Amino acid sequence: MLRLLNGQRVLDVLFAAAPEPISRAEIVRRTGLSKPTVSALVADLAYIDVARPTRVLHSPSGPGRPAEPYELVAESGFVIGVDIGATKIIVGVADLLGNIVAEELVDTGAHAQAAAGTIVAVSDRLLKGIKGAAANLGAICVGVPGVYRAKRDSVEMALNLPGFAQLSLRAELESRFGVPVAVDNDVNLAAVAESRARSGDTASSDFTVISVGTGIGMGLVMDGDLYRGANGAAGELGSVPITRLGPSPTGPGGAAGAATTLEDYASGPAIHKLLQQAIEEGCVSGLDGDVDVPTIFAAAQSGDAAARSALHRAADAMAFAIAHIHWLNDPAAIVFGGGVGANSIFVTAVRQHLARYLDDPPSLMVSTLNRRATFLGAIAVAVDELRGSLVADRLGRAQPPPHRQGPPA
Amino acid sequence: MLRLLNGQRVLDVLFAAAPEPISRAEIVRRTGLSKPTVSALVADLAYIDVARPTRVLHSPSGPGRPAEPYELVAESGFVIGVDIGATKIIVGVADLLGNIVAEELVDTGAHAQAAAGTIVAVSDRLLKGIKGAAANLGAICVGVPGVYRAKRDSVEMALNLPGFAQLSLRAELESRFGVPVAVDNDVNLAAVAESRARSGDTASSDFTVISVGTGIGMGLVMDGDLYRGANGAAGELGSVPITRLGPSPTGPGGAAGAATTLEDYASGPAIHKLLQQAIEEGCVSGLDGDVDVPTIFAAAQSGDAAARSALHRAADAMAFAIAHIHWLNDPAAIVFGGGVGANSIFVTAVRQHLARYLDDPPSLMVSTLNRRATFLGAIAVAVDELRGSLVADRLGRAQPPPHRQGPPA
DNA sequence: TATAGTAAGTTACGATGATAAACTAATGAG
DNA sequence: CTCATTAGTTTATCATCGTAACTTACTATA
Repeated sequence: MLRLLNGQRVLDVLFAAAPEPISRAEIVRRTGLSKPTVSALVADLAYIDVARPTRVLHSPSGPGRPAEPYELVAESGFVIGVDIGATKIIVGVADLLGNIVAEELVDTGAHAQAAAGTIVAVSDRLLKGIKGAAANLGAICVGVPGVYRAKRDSVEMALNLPGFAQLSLRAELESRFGVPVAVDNDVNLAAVAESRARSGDTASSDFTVISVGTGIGMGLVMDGDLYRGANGAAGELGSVPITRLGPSPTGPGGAAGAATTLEDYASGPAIHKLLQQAIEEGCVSGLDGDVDVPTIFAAAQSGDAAARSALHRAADAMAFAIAHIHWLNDPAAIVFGGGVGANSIFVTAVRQHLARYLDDPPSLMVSTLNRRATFLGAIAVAVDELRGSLVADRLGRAQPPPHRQGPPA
Repeated sequence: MLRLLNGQRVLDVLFAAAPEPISRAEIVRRTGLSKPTVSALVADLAYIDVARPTRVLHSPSGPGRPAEPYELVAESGFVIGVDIGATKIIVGVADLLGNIVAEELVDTGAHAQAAAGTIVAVSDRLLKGIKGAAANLGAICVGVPGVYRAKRDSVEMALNLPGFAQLSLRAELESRFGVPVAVDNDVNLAAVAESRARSGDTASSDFTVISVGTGIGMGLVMDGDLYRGANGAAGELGSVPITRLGPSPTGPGGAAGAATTLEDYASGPAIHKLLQQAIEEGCVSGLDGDVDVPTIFAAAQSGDAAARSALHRAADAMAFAIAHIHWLNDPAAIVFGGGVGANSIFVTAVRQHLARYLDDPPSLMVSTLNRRATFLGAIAVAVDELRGSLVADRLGRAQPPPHRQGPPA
């Protein structure tokens, strides 16, 4: 009842101050609760080993009795974060404060079911290596390369990993580990990580992450929360149409066939094709068909005509799509990630093209988290889940009320 | 403290049941609170005249003591809703249950400051005509034809009404009436109204309203809340680019000039131009240049070639833009409103074109609220505000605790 | 027409948990 | 060495909730 609610408030203040310790007097000021109430709640949290007094002599510097600082016990709770990629899986364990205490990179394998088995095995091994982690595991979060439908507990459109649609990842992990499991799109989680990386704990409220690699994905953070859409399929930026079909159904004209999409212009494979096409059209080039995308971009910067053509065709299509994002969703910033997207040559080109579409474009940035963005986002989401359930789970159960302090006279 | 929180829970249940009365036993079932608690809280609500017992004999039909139904007192709270349009202003008063008890349509005038004066004058007059309304006014909501920047309390991009940028509408009305004032974009409020009209009180959680008239606007409802963007400018659908510029900045080719936008194809004036253009291109037509848009659409349906061309060019551009909305935001439904948009011939054409872009398109619907959508949305938002503040305002103040019931023996 | 059954609502009481106010504790400044 | 100042505790009190038993008012059935 009321106790849990106020306990959560105290815990939230402790989290907000972490990793700095904080005195009970300060908690009183920040929560508005009374001194005895805070003392009792902190004693409860200490009793269940979530908080503890600490002796840090950090500049008392004023008159009056010095405060007794309390801090969160990092080892009182652990979470697992997972990033399932097309070729590699990252599995890691973090403590209550989000410190990563173990991490491992393994091959994905050929089938989703095998990947799930790998996750369980690696998690078990990592948990065993950390004292108290297995007993105090509190949450799991997994990033997947596709659209996760929470209602069906299945991952769809994960084109490069068969078997995902038949796999109930969440149910499987929950029954195996006995803790809440969250599953989400990889780019969405990367967006969470970017948000945290930028403004500490407070998520900056409106921005977009665009991940460009083999495919193109997008994560929308709106009003500080991740947005998923009515069917969980928001942010499928790669499928956005670039060419119009024209007025066909009954009116005159109109192109035949399907409209081209952004993935036909700005994904890794598409940029290869555009390079080939430019060469076939007679552009001078020092490149053959088998180079990687960063090399193409570098060549474009040093003046290679074919590479330049490919870069700018891709950047224009991307700028066109971003103009739509701007007018529809109005993000304050766009962060680029992924093997192709996290490239400043590409982002600079997109910025040039975008200036032709918009007078007041959002700021474009390159991700600094590299390949670990999704993994870090998974850890962050899992820690949030843990923080929310900690008080209810442990204070709720710990039946013998610990305080009623004061030894009998 | 706790009392207010539980009081709000009881009030919410009363609202959810409205306009049907509800017994305290039923409130116990729906809130999970205990019988004495609910009795006391309902007595409190009755004491401050928000609820009252009613004698409706509605099918007792079972054994046991019959329930004593309670209902909300509609006249215990009033709100003002306003829709500021380019030419007309709607001002209305509604009671606690959202029943509109007074409404007036007046000319906007030439300047925003004059419009604000009109709103105050009309509101005062309407309030005077309703018993108790002036004393129990609880909230105001105003819809404006532009982008409202809450931080600056100013309306921008309201092209057809000068003086808005200098007018602090919210501050002015709040100081004049002494109640909270909400200001929002007109299409956003129309989206709220559509949401309520569809699923009773529960807002259906993800959909989009597109208003097509002289301009094109859009309201995004996501996860049940209106979304406004980082700068309050989300949903500027009319400005979305339709033609690409091509790869110019350094690469080869690229169109000169600015990209065309959706407003160049699908707004009322644009459809006129498209008709003219089709006639000049030699299309047979029985129309001259001075017809209104619904007439053009009707002619297109009966086979007029030029009208058909205009309709399908507009519909294709709209379908292209909707394809972007689909992949970026994934709404479950799109509702069309406005003088041009609320036309089933137009919506049907858009639906045909959209099928060429999307395999699984969102459902397209025509608004049923016509010109009152924004006004009704304003009323709904104001009633929500009132509902949230009612308990805190009145139970919080009413110092003499009314119950401690039972006369001394 | 009695009487049992059932559900709504009230009374009485005890448990929980929060607060205010006064008190104790620990420090720095004069 | 005392005082001002701030941290934390003790004590008393108050508010509010829930449980359990009771009363009330009606239906159904004998």
